Amino acid sequence: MDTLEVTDQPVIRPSTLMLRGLEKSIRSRELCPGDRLPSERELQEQYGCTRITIRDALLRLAASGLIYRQPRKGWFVTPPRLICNPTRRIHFLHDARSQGFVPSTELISCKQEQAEGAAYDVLQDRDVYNICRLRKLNGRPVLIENMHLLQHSFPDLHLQQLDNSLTDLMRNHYQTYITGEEARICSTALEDWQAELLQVTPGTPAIRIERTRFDRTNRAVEFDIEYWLHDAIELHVRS
Amino acid sequence: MDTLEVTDQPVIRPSTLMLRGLEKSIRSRELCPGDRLPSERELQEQYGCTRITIRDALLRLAASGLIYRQPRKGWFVTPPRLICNPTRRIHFLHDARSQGFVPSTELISCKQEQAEGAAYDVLQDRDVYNICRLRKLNGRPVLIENMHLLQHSFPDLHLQQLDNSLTDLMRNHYQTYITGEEARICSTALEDWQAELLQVTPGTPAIRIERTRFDRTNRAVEFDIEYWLHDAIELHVRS
DNA sequence: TAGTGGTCTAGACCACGAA
DNA sequence: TCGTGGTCTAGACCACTAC
Repeated sequence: MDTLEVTDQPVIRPSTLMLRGLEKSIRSRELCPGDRLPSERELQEQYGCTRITIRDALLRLAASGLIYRQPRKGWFVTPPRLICNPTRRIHFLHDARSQGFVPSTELISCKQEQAEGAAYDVLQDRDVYNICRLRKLNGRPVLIENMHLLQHSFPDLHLQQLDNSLTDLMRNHYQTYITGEEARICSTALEDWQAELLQVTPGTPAIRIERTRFDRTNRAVEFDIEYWLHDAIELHVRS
Repeated sequence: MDTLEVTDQPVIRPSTLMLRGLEKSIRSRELCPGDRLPSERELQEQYGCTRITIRDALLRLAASGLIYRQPRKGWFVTPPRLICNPTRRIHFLHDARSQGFVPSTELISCKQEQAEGAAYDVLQDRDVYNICRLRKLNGRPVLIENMHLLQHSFPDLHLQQLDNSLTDLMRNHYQTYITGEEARICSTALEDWQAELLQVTPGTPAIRIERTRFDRTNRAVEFDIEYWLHDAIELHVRS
């Protein structure tokens, strides 16, 4: 309709314009990790388009890991990723500290229960502890750990201090040394209960890691399922 | 307004209803891998809500990896994932065949160029081949490979057959044996050019793998960047 | 309590794909 | 050519957060 649109320069869509604008602000450090973005309605005015368009662009930035959102609180610039090596014995606390993060752990639940499904297939024993922990970096929840440990190998585990290093506890109190591990890693999206714990929106992309850990006798003594915020982790593997 | 809404049973939102419905159809194999979902407008009528609501739910199913979309073609049920082990020497063709896929490779480009950025930092040599390949499983593009190889180590590489196993070529023609590898894995979203090659929408979640590969003298001879559709791969790691 | 994000309605026009 | 998905407008009401 408008003669301007007949020129063959590609039309830049409002969402693209906004994407580029915010991306630039973040990469130039005008907006720093942890900063809150302007509200959706402010962005709406700033870029002259509707909220749906704004949200499309924000969701795309979030998919790339540049920003994330907390439900009903707003959109924030993503902090740097924690670098993990799944082939080494994992040490969340150690890795986090050595990379300049302040880690913390919250015990969500510890139950004695009957193993089912994959946990039973792997452990070959029904009597397990099911421990659920939430781990944070600089106060931001980034990881849900759901661990299944053999009651036989770790008696009275529920009486121990569970919001610290479990690897240390296994070694020092139970004289159990993990000498082998298998990890299965894939991409997924968070269910409601996971999203709630991690303080993000259901459907947020996540990395799921399923681990089986073996003791010196090569027996599977632990089976874990972890959910990481997809923008909070980078895996390093050597061979 | 309506007295029914005053009851304290939780209100099930239209998007949730649709999510559950489609999820069930897929898990029960009513819809099989590769099948196309009904059009957005059909779903709109079926669930009695607007297209935006429908698309919200579809996007969430796609984030979980259950479905994916091809631009302007529709939404499809995701095929099973390819299981890869990044610590073994990678063999896309071998892994794919042994898991019942029909793999194929398309050479996108092969350029002699000057290495920059990360590629130069790693290889410590400007003269490289930059090879870009697209790899498919059962005809579905799942992986973009962007490989940087030292011209010094692989003279006349551009004259070779590049749409087959490069590992074989390196070993048989150049007598170069890869004996070590580092991989850095993270989650991201696809840019426009990547999305176009992979025949998906820009912004689709992806797994990015950066590899450095070493020869017997422990020299970095290859530096790759790979983009996988996030729903097409599962990584297995042992230690 | 004011403003935020979460969710939704009811449309519209366009470019592209399949036929 | 017709129907599809891609993108967008212009609102609305709600639950929750921050103050």
